[in-house]
Amino acid sequence: MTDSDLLRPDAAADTSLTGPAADALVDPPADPLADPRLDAVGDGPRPRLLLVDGHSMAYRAFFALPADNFSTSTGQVTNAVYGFTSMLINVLRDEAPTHVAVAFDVSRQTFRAAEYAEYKAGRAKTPTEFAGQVPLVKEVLAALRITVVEKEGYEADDVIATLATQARARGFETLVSTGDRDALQLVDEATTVLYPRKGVSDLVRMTPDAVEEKYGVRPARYPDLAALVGETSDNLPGVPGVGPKTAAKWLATHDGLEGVVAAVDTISGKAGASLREHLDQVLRNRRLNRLVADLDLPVGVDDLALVAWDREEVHRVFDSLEFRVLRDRLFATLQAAEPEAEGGFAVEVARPRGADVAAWLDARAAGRAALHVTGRWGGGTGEVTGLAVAGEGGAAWFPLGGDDEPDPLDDEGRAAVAAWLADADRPKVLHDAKGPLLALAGSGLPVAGLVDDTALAAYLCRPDQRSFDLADLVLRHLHRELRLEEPAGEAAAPADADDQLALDVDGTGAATTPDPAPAAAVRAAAVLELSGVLAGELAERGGSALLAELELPLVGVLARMERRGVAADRAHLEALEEQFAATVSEQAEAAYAVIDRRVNLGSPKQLQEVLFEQLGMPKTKRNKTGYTTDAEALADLLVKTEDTEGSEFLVRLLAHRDASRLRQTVEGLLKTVAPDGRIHTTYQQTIAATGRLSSTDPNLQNIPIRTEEGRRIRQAFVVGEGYESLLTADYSQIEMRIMAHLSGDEGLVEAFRSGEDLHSFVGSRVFEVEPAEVTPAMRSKIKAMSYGLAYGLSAFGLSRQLRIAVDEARGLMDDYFERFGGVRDYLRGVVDAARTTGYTETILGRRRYLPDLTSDNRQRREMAERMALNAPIQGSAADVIKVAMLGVERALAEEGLRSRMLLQVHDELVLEVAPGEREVLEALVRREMGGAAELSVPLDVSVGVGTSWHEAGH
DNA sequence: TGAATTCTAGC
DNA sequence: TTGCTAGAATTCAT
Repeated sequence: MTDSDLLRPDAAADTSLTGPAADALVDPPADPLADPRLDAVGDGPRPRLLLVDGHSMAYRAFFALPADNFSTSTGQVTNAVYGFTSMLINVLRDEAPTHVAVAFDVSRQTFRAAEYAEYKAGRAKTPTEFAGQVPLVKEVLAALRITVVEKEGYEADDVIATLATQARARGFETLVSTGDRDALQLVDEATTVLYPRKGVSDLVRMTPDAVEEKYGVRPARYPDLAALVGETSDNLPGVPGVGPKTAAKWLATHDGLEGVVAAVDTISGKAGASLREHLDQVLRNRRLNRLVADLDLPVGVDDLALVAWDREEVHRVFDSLEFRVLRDRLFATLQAAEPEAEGGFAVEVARPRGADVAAWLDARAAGRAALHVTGRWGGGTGEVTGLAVAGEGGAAWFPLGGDDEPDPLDDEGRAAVAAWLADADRPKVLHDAKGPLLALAGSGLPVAGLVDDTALAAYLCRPDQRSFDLADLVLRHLHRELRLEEPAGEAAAPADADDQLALDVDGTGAATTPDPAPAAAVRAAAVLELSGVLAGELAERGGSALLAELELPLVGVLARMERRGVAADRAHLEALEEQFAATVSEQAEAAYAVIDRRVNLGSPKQLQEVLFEQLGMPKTKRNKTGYTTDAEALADLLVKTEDTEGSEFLVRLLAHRDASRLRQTVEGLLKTVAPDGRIHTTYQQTIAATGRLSSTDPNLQNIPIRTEEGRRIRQAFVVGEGYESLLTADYSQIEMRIMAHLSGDEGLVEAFRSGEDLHSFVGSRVFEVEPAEVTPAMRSKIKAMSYGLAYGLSAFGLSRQLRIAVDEARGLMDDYFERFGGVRDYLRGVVDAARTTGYTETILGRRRYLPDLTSDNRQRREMAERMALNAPIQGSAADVIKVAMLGVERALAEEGLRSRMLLQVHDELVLEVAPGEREVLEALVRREMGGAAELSVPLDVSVGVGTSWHEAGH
């Protein structure tokens, strides 16, 4: 039997098509024999095509999800739509396809039924509740602008086979999501079937190897196997007495079904006789299960590229289906993959001078106005070169640079700008305001009336995003590009990309462009528009108050802290650098002496060579490039190599590491001491997904404290001139207190109310002894566990950290949870709730979206679960100290104190105490920090004072 | 030159 | 196989 013997129907029936490709000019289907090297798409990342069998997947969902739980208030059953949509979102997220199509069966009148009247006959009639949902699935797809392809007389699988074949020739990687096993014949190196294991959320990747492992044949042979064995769901009976094992064996022995047929008379036994008896049936099965891969479709794979979906339509459809959680998940997971700019900004830039400046600002920027500042900033200061203002009435550019400005703003104009900037009743919007505010202040132009910051708004909407670059946000939320749109009438200029380069859209100003005004004005206009859109999105996410009352006021507080900086003892730092450097070379020489050669002790690669080859030490834990040489592993090795040459090397190596780390830190600090003798860090307000701040240039949130040597670095942070001392105030065990509050666990709450040492109290409960009898070993176990719980620590992790057996660690956890069941219930509940809503929330309603909670990938899912455990705790602690910072800053001003806040280190504030204010300041700080939140446990604050950060520590 | 990797400091 | 960061050094691809 050859291919030509197999029945092939006429491909002339109607086709139908919806979605963006319906409008596309359609090329004839690509010739599957064309040379893929000539035809493949570009040099870019390899395109990925996702093909979904809509009917099959929705049908699976229909039976997987209980209809009772999925119906709208109007009684429409939605379980199939829900399951299908959920599956689609997950696959779009996890596989990130560039092209997508969903194929549907049109009816049962297929060429297969024409050949074999009983085809799929055994099936129960399609339930009406399911049939009614197919149009809804198509509505969802239309809103997402995903192409739907159908072909009269054929099944979805034939459409998929045709598109997959084209895609293969075009160099695509293809994923086929279907519950129909016939599709397995399409699997090859470039084509993977995602086959539902159970329901529709658990998809198995059927690669060539996976198919072979499961069925014993390569994918191309799968239909041969199915023809022999039969396919119940299609009502295609196989050879009685022949199962997959026998069939696979035959196919292997005779090189496929053709060979089996040719050798049919030689096959012995009962099964052989059965085969001979049912040979016609097998051949018919084989004709029917062959997918048609050369249908004439109105779309080619290139027409299936993902496009930006119709936001309003998505909202309308999801609203009508009452899919709140799914919609959130959709936006949370796929916003990043939602591009397609439709244009730029048509901005005309006014350049008023003299009295016209005030007039322009009054007329055009009386209401909400956006600012884009050009200039330099950082290290707590800066200076501006220019300012673009965009109001409802248009945009203007004010050059504010110094002498090199060709057409500077006159004094009268500058005064008008200054007055407008300082007027709190003129509402202003900036993107990432802190730096620009410092620059304006540095140029003598203080700003009041900041009512929105688009970077902060976007951060609160989706705190997990890596960057809040204005151009990205404009693309994502406004579907526009950050460029000047030439007015339609002046279309004389060709739309040449090079022309746009001259506009300096990066907004840094002078260097690349003679006129910074248009780019700055475009940015200001974009910020103004973005502000409105993000306000809506943030309100939907319940974050408006968080922005207005916490993050936005904090911008000014942080700017002032950065401007103040903290005084540094340069001489002390220099002395430390010298000492640490001496230790570094000393230890390095000693290490070289042991191994009799010089290596780079800072190179993990060379260290591995020394440790595991030259010195023959036992292998440590693996990492990507070999075996780890981290401090923990080296400490292990030290124990194992006691009193050998190797142990001497290890000791030297560890000492060298410590010293060079300290030297590095000191060097970094020295480089950042400003001319005023102070170190001005920069706080990042939109980096940490939990809501914490971070600190850069330099990072003052990781200054050593744990070791004696390290603490000497803290002696270099000193009280500045005109002040009496430094005061540090920190929350003790704030995360555990928040856990007590959030969980409401009676035991833990009591622990904090009792005033007893937390870990001893908890330890006495867990080990069932008096608090006084809790040994240091017991206490440290409890401490590790308590903190680990808030991070999602496993019994395995606990055992590793405490160097105890896994069973012992598990027992410890069981005992803990038995005594503190509220904690366990809370931790479970928080993950469940996050899975339902799609996000976690802090005590102030700060959300973190965790779409991976429903990922099919176990590693990603479990990671998301640990994030869900930790985010409310770490994030609430961040909320609390931010409230405290606002309170402290406000109270200092209200009470007219000269003392000032300098640093924040997550649960600690460092202040500079003005002469005579120590006591009143301490009271103020305790009051503001202690009262920053009303929890069911007290917020304990400990305070220390000294002339250096080290001395003030406690 | 830049990305990826490893290691370590803090909370 | 415990969360959130910043940053330096090395290595390797470009």
